[in-house]
Amino acid sequence: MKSAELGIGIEKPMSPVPVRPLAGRSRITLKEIANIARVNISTVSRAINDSPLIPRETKEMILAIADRMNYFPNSLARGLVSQKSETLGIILPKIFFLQGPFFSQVLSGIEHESVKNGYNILIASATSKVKDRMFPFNLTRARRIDGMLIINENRKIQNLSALKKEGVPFVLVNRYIEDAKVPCVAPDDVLGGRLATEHLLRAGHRRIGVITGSTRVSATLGRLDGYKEALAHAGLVFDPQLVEAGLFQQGIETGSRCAEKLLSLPDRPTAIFAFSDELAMGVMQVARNRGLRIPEDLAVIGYDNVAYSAHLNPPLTTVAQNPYAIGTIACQMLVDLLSGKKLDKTNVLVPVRLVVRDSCGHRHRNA
Amino acid sequence: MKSAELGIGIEKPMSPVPVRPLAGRSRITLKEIANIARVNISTVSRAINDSPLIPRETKEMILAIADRMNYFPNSLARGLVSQKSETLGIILPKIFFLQGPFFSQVLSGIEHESVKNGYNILIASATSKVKDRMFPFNLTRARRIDGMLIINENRKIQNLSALKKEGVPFVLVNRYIEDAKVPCVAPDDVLGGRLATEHLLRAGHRRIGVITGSTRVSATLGRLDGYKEALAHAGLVFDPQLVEAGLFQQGIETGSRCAEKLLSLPDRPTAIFAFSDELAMGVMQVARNRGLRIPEDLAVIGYDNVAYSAHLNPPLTTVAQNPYAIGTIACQMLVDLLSGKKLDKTNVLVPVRLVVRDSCGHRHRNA
DNA sequence: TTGTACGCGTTATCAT
DNA sequence: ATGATAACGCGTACAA
Repeated sequence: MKSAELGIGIEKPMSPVPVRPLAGRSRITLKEIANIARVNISTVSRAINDSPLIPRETKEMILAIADRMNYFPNSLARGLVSQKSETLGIILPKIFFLQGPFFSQVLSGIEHESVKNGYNILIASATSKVKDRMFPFNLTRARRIDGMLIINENRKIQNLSALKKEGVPFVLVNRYIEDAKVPCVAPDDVLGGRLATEHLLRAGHRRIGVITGSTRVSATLGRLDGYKEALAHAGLVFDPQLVEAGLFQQGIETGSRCAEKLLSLPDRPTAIFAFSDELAMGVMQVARNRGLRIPEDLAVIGYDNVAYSAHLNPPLTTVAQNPYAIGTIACQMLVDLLSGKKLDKTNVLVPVRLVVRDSCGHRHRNA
Repeated sequence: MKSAELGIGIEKPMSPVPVRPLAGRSRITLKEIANIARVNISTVSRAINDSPLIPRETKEMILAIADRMNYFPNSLARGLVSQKSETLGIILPKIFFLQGPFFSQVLSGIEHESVKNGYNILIASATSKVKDRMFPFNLTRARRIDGMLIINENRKIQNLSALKKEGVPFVLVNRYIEDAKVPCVAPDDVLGGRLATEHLLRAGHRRIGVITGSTRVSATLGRLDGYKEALAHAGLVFDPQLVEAGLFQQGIETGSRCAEKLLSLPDRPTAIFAFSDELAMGVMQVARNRGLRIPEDLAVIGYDNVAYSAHLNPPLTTVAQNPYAIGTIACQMLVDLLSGKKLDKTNVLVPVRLVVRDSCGHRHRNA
């Protein structure tokens, strides 16, 4: 196969380098550049990698040629040597997570931060296929990714121990775990639950209904904890009758259904804390149907601060999260991990904030 | 080749073979397996790749060891030889595209289809960095991706010729181009514009206002064409005064603003066709403020059929697109392209459908 | 300062 | 049926 080498080379010697039209996918390699520049391949490599072991002029000469030939380093070859792929994996339990504005924003943040750090992003979601039982280790084992951002909304991470054992750098996104050994970044759901509940409490409500998302996800559990905390702090006892479980994915429908139940209670709540703006929309719908005025007859508070929440009737008081920040922070953490840095903070809780509008009555000063 | 990967990967390290603790990232290679199995490395390779040149028992023996050792082929090394990376690039002009439900769904479709075909997905967006002037060719030149799905909503593709010259398989997503040489898949915006307008026409409206998105994006242009077509077909003349340009990104705000203008016209429109449901929400808000009843005093039709559109007051008549299908189709096309297949259809327009609800008056039979 | 040579993990082409 | 070995494109000690 030496003939192949010969065939590849460009014979024309240097200076005004005759650049051919680059037919199809060009396959310029270090070797070709070396041939043209009449230097050794390793010299070219040094020039490309901006090594200090090489004089400026030589470097510039080589770089000029490389430029003209439209050279690009083969990242596969590089990765084979460096044992790195310069790409981050975003691991999704199901493809479903891709939907919804929250995740979109998280992804957006990750993307932004990763290009800033010179990393590519590989999206991978678990499928139901049997051969994917190695997921997501197949990706790191195959050296496709250097580390992973694991998006997981379930309360229990199934493979956490396997994950740690694997020794691959990873950051849990959207899941908070106490264990300092597990880097994670998540929204402060407890805070959110507390903020919303306290707001209602301040408005004088004592029976506050809650419409949660799926009871398995941490968003539900965390916010519920915050709700209970606030109640306890106000000296109120938690009434299980006041909490109904909806579904984030079918916010409006399940929100309506839950609101019906809540409002049919003998001692009905005077306020409802919905764990998403969509759920809140369902509540508002039911209220409208029942002739209940918001906020006079029923206070409603949502969660997420989606674009249209300010434009509902009445404008919805809600809790704003910061999914974009979650993405950037998580990505930054992973990048640090990969570069061997010690994380100054391994478990971060991204704060949320209350957005007071009209659906809970008159505005309060300290909101 | 891939079939071999099927059997590989078992969690429990087992007895016979002396398996070391797999400290950190395991680096099991063909060579190590060969050592243990006491065969040549190429024999192992054959076993892994399910070659017919090797007896069943040898193959099984080797596969068993590989399994036990948790072997996974290094895709970098493989790619170096095969000149393929088995990954598809999703090329975004700006990170901004990641947001919004439409793109999420497209991505979701792409993801689903790609894993089905054994491809990984690399997300890459153009940044403003100077050195990114080679984007997205840096990715293919570096052999990071085998082909690309280019998401572009602008009417004019800037680098189309460069793209074709590069010789990299690609599919334009969300952009329709007549040229049969350019594979693309996009929503049928013209149809959508026509459907919506005809619906309004059938309800008796003659002055139909339009609120578009940015005038540069094909979604706007296409739907506007459809609007004009329908008008012309009905013998109506197009009145430029009736079209206002909003922004998809700030749907509600700009929708309101445009609606104000439209409704302040001396001969105000009796119906408004908004190019997104969010824009339509803005319209509804203005209508409410002005004491205009919908649909009695003003008919409103939206676009996108977002989750909450059915729950607005009144439920919004709209045009449903199929972004998920756009994703799967585009991905399938690219996969075919990569496998050398001839595409039976290079330029596909994904149909949309009218979703009739209450915001345009009584329902029509042939909608 | 620059060249030589080896290794990264695989596949493929020879032999044997 | 299996082994030896040359690519693939690059980085890098080690020489020169």
